[in-house]
Amino acid sequence: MNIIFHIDVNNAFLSWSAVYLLQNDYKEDIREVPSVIAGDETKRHGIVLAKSEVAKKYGIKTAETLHMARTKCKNLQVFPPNFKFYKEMSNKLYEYFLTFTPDVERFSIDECFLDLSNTTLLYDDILALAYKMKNEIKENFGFTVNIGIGNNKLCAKMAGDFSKPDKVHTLFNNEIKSKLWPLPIEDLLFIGKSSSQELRKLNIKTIGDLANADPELIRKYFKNRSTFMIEYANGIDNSKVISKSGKNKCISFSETLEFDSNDKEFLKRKIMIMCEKIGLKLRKDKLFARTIAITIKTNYFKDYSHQKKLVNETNSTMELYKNALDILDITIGDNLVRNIGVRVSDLVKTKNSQISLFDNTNPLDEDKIQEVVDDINQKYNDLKIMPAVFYKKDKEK
DNA sequence: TCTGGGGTCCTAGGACCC
DNA sequence: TCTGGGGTCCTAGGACCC
Repeated sequence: MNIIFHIDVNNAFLSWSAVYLLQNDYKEDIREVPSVIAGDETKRHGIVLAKSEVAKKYGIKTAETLHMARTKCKNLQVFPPNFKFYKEMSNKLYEYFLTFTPDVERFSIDECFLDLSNTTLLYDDILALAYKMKNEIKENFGFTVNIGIGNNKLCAKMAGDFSKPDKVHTLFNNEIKSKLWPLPIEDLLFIGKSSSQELRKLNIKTIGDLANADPELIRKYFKNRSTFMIEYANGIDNSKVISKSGKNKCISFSETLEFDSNDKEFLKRKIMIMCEKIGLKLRKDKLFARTIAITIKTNYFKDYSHQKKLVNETNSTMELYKNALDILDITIGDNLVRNIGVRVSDLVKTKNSQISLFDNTNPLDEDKIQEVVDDINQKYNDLKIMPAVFYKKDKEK
């Protein structure tokens, strides 16, 4: 029987910022007051990224606008995110988990799955271990976590959400009927807004209703998705804890602009910077991309994207940029752009290097240049040198 | 000054081949 | 005066997660 832990940080960004502020002599613990972590409203990034338990009591929700949150709580305290510190905390936690088992899967910046099946612990020991970890994290790192324990990843994750913060819960196979089935259908993993609306129309209101529904009926409405939905409702999940990190299927950067724009030159510069960021990341991870896409969100909040298969896989900023430009016009159309992004996918580890007879630039030379540029940019932690290189290439076209 | 950013997975439809 | 069908690859868009 497998034993899986799901561990996630309570109100992660807010807790971590609280730790950071306390470490830097800030007078109060922002976890104890109505507070949120949110982006900069003047840059149109003003949404709630995390909230304190106190703020939660005012009905403030993650991902709602800061404006809305303020209407719910007049004396709300707002703090900017500190992603560098979050990453540090996330890494520390990950290292700590590795001292218990090599089978740790990072599910997000603040969540991991641990496979403890091979530790052959008895039930009492499992619980004791969970409490030990929870308390050690609180003592050593200064923030709390929830630990969910189950016989598979799904059950561990569902258990972790039962009640928060600073709790250990179990959802073993023999507890599914009593603990999982009474929950509302929208609590089930991967059942979001639109699926739950559909299910409620079919009079399926709880996870138990779904588990006991006629599979044919569900199949009629949800096609292939019905298989996993019914399995999940029954607490069935055969996926493995995958310890390998850096197996990303895509890399993307996007940005909500300070103002809506359809200025091609302005948007090209944005694309240029994102191609460089993606290129850097690809080169750092020793990966090459076979597909590139541009995504936009219009002033009406409508999403559009266009993608292009590359002739040769690449991690060269120049190549990415050239190909991105090919699909820029068709993606933008006549729209006013609110948010623009670049994404690469179809990532591979090796390059099928082909030197075209008709291309007078030698890819080996370009690689050399790229290496030097990367070194300089990394040294100064900036992309300063990049635009000049592009600017020149642009003029030559 | 209402609505972020980074991901994964699925689906329907079109192009193209035999 | 008829135009099937299986298969593969690719794309845009949507749902969902934290």
